[in-house]
Amino acid sequence: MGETIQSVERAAAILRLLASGPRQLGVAELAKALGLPKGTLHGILRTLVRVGFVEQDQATGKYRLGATLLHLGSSYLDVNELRTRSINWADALAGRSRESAWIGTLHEGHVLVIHHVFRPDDSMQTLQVGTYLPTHASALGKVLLAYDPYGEAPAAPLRAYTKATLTDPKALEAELDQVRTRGWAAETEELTEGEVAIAAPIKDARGIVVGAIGIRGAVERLASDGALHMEYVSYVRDAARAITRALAR
Amino acid sequence: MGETIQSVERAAAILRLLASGPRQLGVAELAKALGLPKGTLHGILRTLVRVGFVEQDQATGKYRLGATLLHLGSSYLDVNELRTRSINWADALAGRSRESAWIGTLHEGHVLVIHHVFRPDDSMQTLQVGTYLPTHASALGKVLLAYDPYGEAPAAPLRAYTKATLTDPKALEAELDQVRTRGWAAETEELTEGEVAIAAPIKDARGIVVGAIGIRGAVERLASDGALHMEYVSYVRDAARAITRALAR
DNA sequence: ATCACCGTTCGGCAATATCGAACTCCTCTG
DNA sequence: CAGAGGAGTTCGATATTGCCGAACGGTGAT
Repeated sequence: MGETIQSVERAAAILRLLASGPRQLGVAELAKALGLPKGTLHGILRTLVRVGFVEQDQATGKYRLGATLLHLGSSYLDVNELRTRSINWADALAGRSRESAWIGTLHEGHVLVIHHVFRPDDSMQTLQVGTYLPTHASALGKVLLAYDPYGEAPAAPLRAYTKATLTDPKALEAELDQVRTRGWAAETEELTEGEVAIAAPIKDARGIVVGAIGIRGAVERLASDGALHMEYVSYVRDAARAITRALAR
Repeated sequence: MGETIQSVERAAAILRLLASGPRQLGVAELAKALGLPKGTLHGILRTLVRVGFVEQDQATGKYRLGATLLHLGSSYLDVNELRTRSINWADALAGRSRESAWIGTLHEGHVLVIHHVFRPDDSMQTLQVGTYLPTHASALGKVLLAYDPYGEAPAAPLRAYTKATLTDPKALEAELDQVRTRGWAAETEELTEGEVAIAAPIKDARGIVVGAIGIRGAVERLASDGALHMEYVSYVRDAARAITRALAR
């Protein structure tokens, strides 16, 4: 691939910086972070404000992400084929398992959540579409890593979210081997205390894994006697197979 | 405000075009739409692909929006103060009214949905965060128009979504007058047959309307005897006032 | 009152993005 | 089966374009 356009790449870097934290950033902060003159950044920011990708705080003059990006992001969901074709199955999975259902795909070393169905009869949950999950500490992530055609290992060191998080790369590799032989992944309290997740791979027409679907819920319900309840695993695998079939056509 | 950077503005125009429809677009199509040479567009597209804002279809070579935008969009939600401060109140409103709750803000002539709580005990709904509603045919939109500090009228002609949609600018202006005097807006089957909505304004510390909150549900429940049930109106107005108070601090 | 730092402006320089023609595939057609 | 047409891509000359750094005006803390 050839050259890229400098100013566009810089604009993207600004947006990623603004998205990386909840704080608003000023011109000077951005200039220091990117190693560019203030004047240069101001010109790009002025343009980003004009197109609505960035908003400027009237009081402080600092910059934050703009509303247009929210709309563009939701447009991405409309275009995304995996999501469009699997929404119905995720609903069915959530209904059958009575747990929240999730669909994710690998993106820049994280699991990007592209669909999320709330657990039935429990509406007070926050929506997670568009957020990242860690690959090494989520069932979706383990599936995506295990079947990743490029086989890129997650960046060490592996962060420990709970005491149960797999932080040893060798332990993770052994886990991924198991995922590959079983055809599904589990995660028990490795991301959040008290929560368990199960996931299985979704393949496209060529047989390549393009995403994963799974459920997540309280350990008391999904693994009450210390071991996973296998009927949930079959729910998840059924849903994954159904979506895979739908994508094959 | 001074000059803008050409290439960044063009990149934004490309993204908006790609978001405007579910179809993937080719270099030639974009070139015709924007009136630019193919080579120029290709350079910008190559950069947008590199930063993940755009993805290219392997088979056809056409372009579509990329996953990074989804993540940026969800980051916007974290930053947005109106949303952060009003999520709890929206949950409460949905719980009390037993209808779906919505929060929207004015953006480029549309109502941008920044929060959406599903109706309790009915999880099979699609999430609308990030989508646009028409200003003249939604309760949220009427509120936002009525209190818009710039007072920009919606672009004529007003599209008719149902037989009840207000398409006459004068009728809409009369409606907005009523909204201003009552302090809340209603919309009965003007957007979707069988659905009714109620909304009230949210003000910031300076007293300027920055958003609207409301509910939406079946006409049988919200207006069973032909007239709106006023207890729902008070639920909505209570929530709006509570958020306004929260923003004042 | 002073200072430090903020976002913003401005003009000269040259690096930079633009443009249009040429190229390679691919697909549809006669 | 040959050809035409259209797709996405490449490339190098051109001058337009955006970059830079210093200077400006405001704000808030010391």
